[in-house]
Amino acid sequence: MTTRKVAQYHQIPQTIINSLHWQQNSPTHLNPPFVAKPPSILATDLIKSYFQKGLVKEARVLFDEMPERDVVAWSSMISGYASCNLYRRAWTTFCEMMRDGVNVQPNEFTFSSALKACKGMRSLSCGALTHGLALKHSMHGSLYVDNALMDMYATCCDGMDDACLVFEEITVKNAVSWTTLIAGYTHQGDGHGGLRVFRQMLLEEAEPNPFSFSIAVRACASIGSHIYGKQIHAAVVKHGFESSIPVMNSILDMYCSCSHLSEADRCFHGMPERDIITWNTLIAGHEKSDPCKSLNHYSLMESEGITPNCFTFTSVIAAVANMAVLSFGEPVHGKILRRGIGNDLAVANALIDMYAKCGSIVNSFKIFNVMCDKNIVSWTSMLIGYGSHGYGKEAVKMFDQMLHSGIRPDRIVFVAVLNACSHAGLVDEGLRYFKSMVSDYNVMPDQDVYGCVVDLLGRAGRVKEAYELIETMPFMPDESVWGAFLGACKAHKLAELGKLAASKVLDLRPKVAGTYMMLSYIYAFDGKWGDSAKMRKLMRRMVNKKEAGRSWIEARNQIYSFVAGDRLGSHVEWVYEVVDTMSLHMKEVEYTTDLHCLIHDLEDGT
DNA sequence: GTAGGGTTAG
Repeated sequence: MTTRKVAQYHQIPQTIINSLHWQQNSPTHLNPPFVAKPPSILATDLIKSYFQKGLVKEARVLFDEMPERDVVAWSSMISGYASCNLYRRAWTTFCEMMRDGVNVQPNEFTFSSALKACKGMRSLSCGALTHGLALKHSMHGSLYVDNALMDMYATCCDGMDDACLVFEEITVKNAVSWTTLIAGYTHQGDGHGGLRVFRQMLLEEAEPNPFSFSIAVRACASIGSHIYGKQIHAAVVKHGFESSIPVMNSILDMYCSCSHLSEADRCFHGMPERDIITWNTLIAGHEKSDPCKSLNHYSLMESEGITPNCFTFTSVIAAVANMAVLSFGEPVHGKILRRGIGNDLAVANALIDMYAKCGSIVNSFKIFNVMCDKNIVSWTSMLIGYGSHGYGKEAVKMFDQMLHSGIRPDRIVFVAVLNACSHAGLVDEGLRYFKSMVSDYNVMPDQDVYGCVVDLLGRAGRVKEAYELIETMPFMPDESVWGAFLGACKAHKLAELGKLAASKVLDLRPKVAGTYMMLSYIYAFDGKWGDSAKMRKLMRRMVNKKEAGRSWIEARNQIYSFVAGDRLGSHVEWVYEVVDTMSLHMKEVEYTTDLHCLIHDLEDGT
């Protein structure tokens, strides 16, 4: 396609097309402003607008047709590719310029754009090479280049040492320099480091702006510090940045991730302006701890005419999964398909999980099977689904398929497959995976992995081996490991070991009602009814009425929510109806109830 | 005519 055709196709004004005759200088028949601009400048203008519209090919055609390309044209191409996330093409264009652009000297714009490409590629070697070239072209002292260098080192290196070296050498730092350093620490998971730099920024009387506040609040969220977050919120108000939506979104997220949901709600209602990220932050923030509210916020968002995007749907689907309310999830799935975003990786992964948690593993597999791109999360979601449905053999098969597809398993995948083996009684397979994770994949087991293996052995009755494993662990077992062991002791009625496990759990995590419940069962089957009752009394003291476990069922297209002992509301009849159906089903499959707890419940009068 | 840092999902 020629420049003329490209321009005509995109309805570029005829005046611009005429002036793009490379050999023709300042056509006299045209009126300003077009006559004033030489063709190469007009072409650069066009290149920029093509990239802004995502018309990458058109930009390249135009660039290739330019008889002479100056440094601005080259830099526009490099930054254009980088702004469209085409970092490798940005980098090859930079290399092409350094190699072929004989008479073109790179400038600050060129190097900062090239460094952005290196950052996007996460390539330290390209970044360091660009650093060397920048020094060779006397770029030291350019704040733009130095800030881009810091950003590149912060993103491409494990530590922050090189970014700090560049930062120290900047004589006059600006807000971007400070913000880049804070962001570097925070994105590497060192929120305390980020806050240290933010404090230093204030001490050195550098003027913080909305960018620095957003990332400082993000640092608070990453370390779960509501105290620091609130202080920075106050500073935001003092500086008059409450009108900045990104800053307020950051604060909203901080309150959610620090579990201060009522404060988050207050913050949300106080926002005069909101964008899609505001809504998404609120929905995602409630998804785990209060999924019902998360869905309410989503309904409110829709009623206000805001169009949900992939982020929204991922959180909504996760909330549906947490509540297992398929009646809410299915229409949302329909909406996703109608919007044509069912192929989005995160959305599809969330759908796999949702159907699995709602009991429809067949639908999980259908989604998994048609996915064009799968990542490790897709495989893990499917493995967790199979595991929770008791399909251990399918999980094992799927794990092997995952290996064949070239995905390297991580710790979470091993937890998923070990869990699946545990629930399906595939002890030897599970132990084989446990051994191979270190020897074949160099993945070190953590508390969760040990917890799974203890559970695997414990469920199968190999309690002695489980105890030996705990004793030989390379680190102190946590409450999840002892908790798994306690479960095994309860299941196999091993009173003495069970008491030991419970005391360990209570040492590590006191005031957990469930542990007292376990101990109560253990004392009951040990014949120590007095101790058993004592544990129940202790347990009741532990239960905070406000945090009572809430259950819900779907019956006749309605969701009914209730807590233990709930006798209020007309819907309670439905609950009993469902419980009766379940009891009938349990009888049909010959499930035997553990009578110890039932007898004790009757004696206890509860 | 070209360049920078911040907020949401898994």
